[in-house]
Amino acid sequence: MGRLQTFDSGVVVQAARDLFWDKGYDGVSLAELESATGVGRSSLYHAFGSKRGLFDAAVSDYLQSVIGPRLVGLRAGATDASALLDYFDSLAQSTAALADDSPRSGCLLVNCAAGLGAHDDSARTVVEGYRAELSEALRQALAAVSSHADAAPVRIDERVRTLASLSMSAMLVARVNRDEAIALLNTASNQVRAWFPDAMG
Amino acid sequence: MGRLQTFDSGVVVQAARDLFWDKGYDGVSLAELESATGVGRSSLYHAFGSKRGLFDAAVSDYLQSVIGPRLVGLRAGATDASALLDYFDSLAQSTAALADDSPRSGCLLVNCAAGLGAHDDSARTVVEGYRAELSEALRQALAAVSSHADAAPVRIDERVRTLASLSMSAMLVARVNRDEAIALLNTASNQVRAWFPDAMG
DNA sequence: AATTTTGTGTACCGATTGGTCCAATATATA
DNA sequence: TATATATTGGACCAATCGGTACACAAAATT
Repeated sequence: MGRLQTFDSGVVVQAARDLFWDKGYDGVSLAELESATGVGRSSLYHAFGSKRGLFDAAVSDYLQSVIGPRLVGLRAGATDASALLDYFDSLAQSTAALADDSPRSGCLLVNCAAGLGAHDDSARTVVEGYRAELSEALRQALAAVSSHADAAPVRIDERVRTLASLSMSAMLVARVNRDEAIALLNTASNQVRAWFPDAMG
Repeated sequence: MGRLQTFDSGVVVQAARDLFWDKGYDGVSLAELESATGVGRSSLYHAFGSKRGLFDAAVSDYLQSVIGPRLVGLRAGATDASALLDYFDSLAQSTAALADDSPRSGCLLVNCAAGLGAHDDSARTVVEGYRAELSEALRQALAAVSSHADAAPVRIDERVRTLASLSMSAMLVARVNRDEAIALLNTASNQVRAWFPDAMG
């Protein structure tokens, strides 16, 4: 009963996501959202309630369709170091492939941490959740590789922090110096190779 | 000749710097700048030309009075690993000492990288300059300690990236999870200790 | 003391912000 | 086909944005 939506919510959220990714929450205006999505604000407010509601949907989509696929290889039965190498290599590859003016450089959540993170509790929770999730995935992969070697648990935590740190700072630096971002990701790969010299896939 | 300034430009710039540090460039309004500095916008515009002019002065002050003192210990004749340990320990200490709602959490330039960095060329230049400066200072300290040991130059670059990465990501994470930020900085210290087990000051 | 020069307070500007309202439109059900 | 329901476009809103104009206040110069 009633009129039907004339737009696909999924593609609208993706367009909004790329816009927020590029310019941050405050940097995107409703006028931009209207023109980028091709949907009037009346419909946007009807479907998402507020600018923030659309942003939350964008973040949710980001987690599911960008972050999720990247981490699945780390969590799923990683048996050797190749899972870790694949993670950093594919991240480096997609960073290298981005056009100079691509709106999708860096990481939406890393940008969010520096922006909303300080004062918006719900944004902080999301960002911290992402950090914890990334760390946990790296920890699982490291634990799987280290299990049949001798690595103390405390050593694994340090290694998790080192790799998570390289991953996050690469996303941060990507907006400022793409080559250095790639170098940071390669450093992570090299570190993994140094830890597991004979466990290559 | 003429009337004198009724305010100290230095303290005004510092107040503005802390505001930008806390909320980012776009997040700070002229009304806030007026009330935080106690100076009317007429005087602010007379002295700094524009909001951006005041921001640039704030960044310049940040580099000189916050970043500068931190890096001097790395550059000045570092002869053993204690220079590196002091850098990370003091950073961890001041991070730990911050009140939960302190406006000075994280790093103004890290926040800037995620915000203005993507589209503002001059901001990007400043942020990239800071990253290069931090890396160079770390490289000097590492080179000084490594000189009388055997470390290939390529290995030093990797170590620089690891430490710079931990430093930057700690500043990033500080806005979201202070304890984890401190843990990242401690990981850097532990890494330094692992590299130079018998070179402690 | 008169004048010149500089700094400051106030009122104001057009533009833009996120958000709302409502009439018009379109569809599913009866 | 009539009606109830849901979506849409566009006009509109108060609030705020960064910035400006100008009259007034204060100090240096003559």
